[in-house]
Amino acid sequence: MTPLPPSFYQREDVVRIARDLLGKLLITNIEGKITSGYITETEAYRGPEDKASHAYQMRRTPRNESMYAQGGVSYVFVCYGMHQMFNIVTNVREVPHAVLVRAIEPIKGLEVMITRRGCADLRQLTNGPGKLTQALGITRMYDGLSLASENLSVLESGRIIDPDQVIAGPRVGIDYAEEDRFLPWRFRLTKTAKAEIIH
DNA sequence: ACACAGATACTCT
DNA sequence: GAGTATCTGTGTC
Repeated sequence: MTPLPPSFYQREDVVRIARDLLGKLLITNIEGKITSGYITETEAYRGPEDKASHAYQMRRTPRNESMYAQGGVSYVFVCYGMHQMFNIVTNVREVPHAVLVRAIEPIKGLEVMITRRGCADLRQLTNGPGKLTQALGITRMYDGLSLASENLSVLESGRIIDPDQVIAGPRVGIDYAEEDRFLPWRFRLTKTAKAEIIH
């Protein structure tokens, strides 16, 4: 399995990319421990014109600087002082689009992930954005890294996702985004699709 | 964001 | 009816 090419990330349509990321394999090799899972839920954030985005109106701070990098690098930020959020930067340099990865189906390194999470319930292991980063060992330290690097990468899984296996809906936790909070930019695999993908 | 609780709704047996 | 899933509301760092 090979890392997704730059051309995948650098397309213009971040919403399309968010949908296309479903079924790809997110894998980390951190502290010598390999963990991975299939991406099952994402949200698109369309930078300058999206009120839910950290980069709304080209807002630029040390925290969100990575959003302005070229597509194919990570953007990791800390939420509520405790949760790490993992995003995939898209589009070209200086266009701050990104996709938040909200959930994965855990595959490799289950024991490691269970230890990191302090939770043995497989259902709850990586079913939220703060949970998957904890399970995979992703922290702010890994902000701004290429997604084809040793520690952190997104691989082509070969899984084909049919349109009828994808549920689109409004994004979560962005009530402050006024009219933009209704945009159907959240994508997740159906229960049956998740069950199939791990086989 | 997460954890938990309560309400509602859908599915499977 | 039991199990699962979604949503809402409260509380917490």
